[in-house]
Amino acid sequence: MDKILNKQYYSSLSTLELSKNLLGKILVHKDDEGTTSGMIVETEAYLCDDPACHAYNGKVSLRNKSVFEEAGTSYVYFIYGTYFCFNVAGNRAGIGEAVLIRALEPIEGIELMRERIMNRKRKLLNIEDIINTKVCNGPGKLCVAMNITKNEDGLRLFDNKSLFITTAKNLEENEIVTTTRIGLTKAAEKPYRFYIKDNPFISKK
DNA sequence: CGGGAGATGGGCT
DNA sequence: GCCCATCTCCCGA
Repeated sequence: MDKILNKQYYSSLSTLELSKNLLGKILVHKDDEGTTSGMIVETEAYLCDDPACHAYNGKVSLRNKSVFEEAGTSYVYFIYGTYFCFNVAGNRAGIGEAVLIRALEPIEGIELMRERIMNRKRKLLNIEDIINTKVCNGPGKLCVAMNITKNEDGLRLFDNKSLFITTAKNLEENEIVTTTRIGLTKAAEKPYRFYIKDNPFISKK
C-alpha cells in the first residue's frame, strides 16, 4: 500500500536529490469536486544560490514566504497573470529552495481534470492533448487540472489530508534524464531539470 | 514543422 | 512601468 511521504523523508534529502526522488511518486489532491492524482514525471530544482530561484537574495515577502518553510511545505505562486505553479519546498526552514512539479501522468479523476481544462475562461484547449489524456503536461496546466491555487500554498504535505504525495515504485538511476530548465532567462544553463525517460506525459523534450 | 506573439495580473525575485 | 519558473495559436516555410 502506498504511504504518504513523511516529514523525515522530505528533510533527509537535498533539494537536488528530492527533485530526482519525487519522480515516480504520486501527487494527490482531494477537494469538494473529487479526487485527482497523478504520477510525477518531470521536476526542476531551484536552489538558494541560484539566480532563477524566487528566494535568491534571501528576501522574504508575502508571495514567496512558503519557499523558506521546512521541507515538504507546498509553495504555490501566480505567474503570467494566468497560471499557478506548484512547488515543494526543500532543505530546512529558513533556506529558500524548492522543487517545481512540471508534469504528471494522470491516474485518478481524469474526467474531472478534462472538465476543469475545458471550462477555463482563458482556454486550454489543445484537443489532441486532451484526447490523449495529456492534461497535466506543464506546470500551469497541472494546477488547473488538479485545482491547485493560492489556497494550497503553505500546506505541510506530510501532514495534510487533502494535498499530499505518496510512495510508489522506485526508479532506477538510468530511467532519469537530467537536462537544463525551461522558460528561464536567468541561470538557464544549469542542469536542474529531471524527467522519466521515454514517458509520454512530460511537458516537452 | 518551428518560432514568435499575445493574453493577463500580482509583485517587484 | 516592467518583469515573469506559461500555454496556445498562427504564421511562414
